Amino acid sequence: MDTRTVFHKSVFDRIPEDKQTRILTAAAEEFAAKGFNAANINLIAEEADVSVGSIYKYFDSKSDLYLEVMNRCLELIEKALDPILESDAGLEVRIDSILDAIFDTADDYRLMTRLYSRFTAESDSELAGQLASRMESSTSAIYTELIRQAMVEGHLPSDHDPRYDAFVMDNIFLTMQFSLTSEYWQSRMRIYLGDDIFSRKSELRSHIGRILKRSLGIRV
Amino acid sequence: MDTRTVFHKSVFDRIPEDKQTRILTAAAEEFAAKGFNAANINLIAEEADVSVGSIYKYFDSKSDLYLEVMNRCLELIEKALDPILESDAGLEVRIDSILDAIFDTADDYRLMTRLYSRFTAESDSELAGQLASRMESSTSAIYTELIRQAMVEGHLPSDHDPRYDAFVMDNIFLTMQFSLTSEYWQSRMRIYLGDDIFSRKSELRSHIGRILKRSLGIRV
Amino acid sequence: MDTRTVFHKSVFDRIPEDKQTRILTAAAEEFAAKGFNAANINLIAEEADVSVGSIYKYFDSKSDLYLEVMNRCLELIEKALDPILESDAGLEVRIDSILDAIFDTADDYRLMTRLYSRFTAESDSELAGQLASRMESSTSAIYTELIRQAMVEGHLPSDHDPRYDAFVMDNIFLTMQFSLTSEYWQSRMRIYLGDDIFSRKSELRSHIGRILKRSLGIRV
Amino acid sequence: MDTRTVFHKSVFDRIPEDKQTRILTAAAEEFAAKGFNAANINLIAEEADVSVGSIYKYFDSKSDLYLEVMNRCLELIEKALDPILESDAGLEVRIDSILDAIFDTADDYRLMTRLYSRFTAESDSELAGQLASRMESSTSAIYTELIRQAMVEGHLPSDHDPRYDAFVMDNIFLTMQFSLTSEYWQSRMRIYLGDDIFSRKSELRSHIGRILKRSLGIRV
DNA sequence: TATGAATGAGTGTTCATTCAT
DNA sequence: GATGAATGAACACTCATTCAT
Repeated sequence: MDTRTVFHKSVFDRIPEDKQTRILTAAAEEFAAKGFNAANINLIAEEADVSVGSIYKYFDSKSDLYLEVMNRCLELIEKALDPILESDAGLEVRIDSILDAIFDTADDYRLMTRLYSRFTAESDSELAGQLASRMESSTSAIYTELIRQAMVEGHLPSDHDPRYDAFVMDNIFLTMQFSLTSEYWQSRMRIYLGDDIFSRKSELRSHIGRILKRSLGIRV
Repeated sequence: MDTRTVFHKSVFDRIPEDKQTRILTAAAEEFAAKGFNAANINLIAEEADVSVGSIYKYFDSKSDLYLEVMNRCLELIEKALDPILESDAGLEVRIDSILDAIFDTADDYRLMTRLYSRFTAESDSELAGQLASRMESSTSAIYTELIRQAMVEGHLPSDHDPRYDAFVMDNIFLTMQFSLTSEYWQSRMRIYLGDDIFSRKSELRSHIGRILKRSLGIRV
Repeated sequence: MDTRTVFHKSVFDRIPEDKQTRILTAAAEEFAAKGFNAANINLIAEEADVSVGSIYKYFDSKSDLYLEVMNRCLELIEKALDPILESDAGLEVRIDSILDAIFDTADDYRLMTRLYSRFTAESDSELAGQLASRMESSTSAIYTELIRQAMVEGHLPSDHDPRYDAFVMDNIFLTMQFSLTSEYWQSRMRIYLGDDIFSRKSELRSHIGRILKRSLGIRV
Repeated sequence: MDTRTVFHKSVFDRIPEDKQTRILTAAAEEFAAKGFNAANINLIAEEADVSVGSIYKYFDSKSDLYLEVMNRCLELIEKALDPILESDAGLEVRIDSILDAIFDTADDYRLMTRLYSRFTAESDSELAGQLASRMESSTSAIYTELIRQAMVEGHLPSDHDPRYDAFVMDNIFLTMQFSLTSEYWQSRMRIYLGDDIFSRKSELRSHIGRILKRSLGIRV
């Protein structure tokens, strides 16, 4: 299994940043809209106002372009979580911050979330393994540690295995991200919570926060 | 939007059940493995030991074959949930039953879950709106009603909005199903819970059950 | 080159006439509508309420069915001309009769004319030769003889070569038949004679008659 | 109804003229030989020594390739008639010129005439309405005007409706074109005028000219 | 004899990738 | 380095023909 974290050829680093961005954005949009298989490299090139030939000068294959896009997507997601994960606030505060981030950035990160959502479903052995661990390793460790500390500090019952709590917590975060941005998940949420749920986001946010905390054993 | 629930031509009903099964299974496998776009009808035919021409005698198009497969997939999922949803047991018992079902049938339903998982990511195409609401309407109503009754009967705090509880509960069910069967979700779970998590399923099951109940406000 | 004039197998003669008719009519309609290549044998069978298998019991191939249809089509056209050609009326009267026939039967013979019109354009060496001579031999001989007699009897200038007169006369007949029934020829006639020409058929008929006679040197 | 007169993508204009010609000629030959439906794009590509992919880079579809071919065919036909139609010679001279053109160019225009002949029979498909009126409008107007003037100037009897004369005249032109080039029409002409008619073209030409003029009421 | 399900070669079209300029 | 025209294998779908019942 390939463990590269850079999927472009060295030339790519030497072209104007503006051009890099155009290519990666066009690719992200195409992959998010159609998935890996149905995405069309020629359209990506056109959209980015770049020749197909160039794309293949920068990336060895469609797969590599995809992996590069996913990689950047992850970096962005991580960057968004960074300040929260690195703060020294307590568990509850941090949960609130993460939820706020999920709700506040839903629009900006729509593209990334869709990419990610597709990826979770599409990833087959060939492509998936290369990114999977990378995607979750850091957050899993941090969430788990966060909860462990809260336990140690007596904010949580001490008989939990923090890994499970962290896992379910991330599951809830993930499903919320998807539900705010990805087509199918959106309509699923509408069925549960009403067609107007997207105009009642703060209500949604506070309910989710409360349930989440309850699931951790925090008195709410 | 089309509201058919049968997507095959009438000839299909008249061929040996064995052949029906071969076709639908081959199709389910191909769609689950590659998604709608990349799936190859000619391969499906070959795998099912049937001519391409026949497939097109039974189904008008690739889309129809896909919809038929998804439809059967849903029917199976619904059928598996039915006894539990229609029992008159209490909330806790039923949650346990559902979790048991998810864990026990994971192997048998692997194919279906993968199909479903892919569907949640692909469904933004015109294709799939046809099945989306069908998929969730019944369970959402039942879960919500289940929780409402438990509230009325005093097993749950009475200040919840049962719709949110039902929504998060289903999110947790869903992520567990995916985590037990779908490539990316599996490796994600391994990261959180250890590489050997699949040999500690009963531990996993009981932890999830406990967290789930806590999230509903049930004392555990 | 094949010179058969019967293109069906002997079984075909032994089935009910009603069934024969259904098959030949369905075939004629399909061939007229789509041409030889695009016509679909399975649709013909369906339309005729007969199994495909049966069609192939009666005819060796699509080509043979087509040739049979064309053959019958010719027989009908000949039969319609017969009384006129065999009458002993003078040239002018007969020309008028033929024109009348063309105009009066246009609706009934639409199918046949369309078939014939297509045939004149589609016929390639493989199929064409088989019917071509058959199609024209009799009328050409009769038209020519008709004109020769009129010359002998002094109704026409005696310096013509009657074969050319007959040829051009038949060309005019043919283009009129096509113009009354076949899509492209219809719109071409509309361009020349006005969109309402189909509601001024008697005017059309008399003009054509006059021009035709002038072309033969008959004082009009 | 689409009123484009250009059916290729802009790339097509930028490739070597030689290649354009190879493609259009191969296409014209295939369409003329088999008609629209039976024509095979892959064969056209092979014949033109070009990849299928390229053809689809130049034309959006088989239909567009066909329409482009037909359009060029019309342009050529119009161009051939132009000098004659725009001359200021009298009616008789012009009729002779047109007949000369038909006879002299028969070989060069064989392909075009066959295309056109097929088109008259196939045009009932949705495809072709796009070209139909274009094909005849100009000549019909000109022929009619030509005859009208001859009437005004006293070369023709003044009691005709020039539209009918023009219509029949064009019918005769058309049937002659077809008879000189198109398989079925050729053998039909042989039946009328003898197997050796193609070696007596000048005789044929003069007879047709005479009959044509007689049909207009010109003393010959 | 009749049926109609089955076949599979063939066709229009797409798109990842290459390479001459 | 950049271009974009060219390639051709691959895929969805069709239909003349066969053959078991």
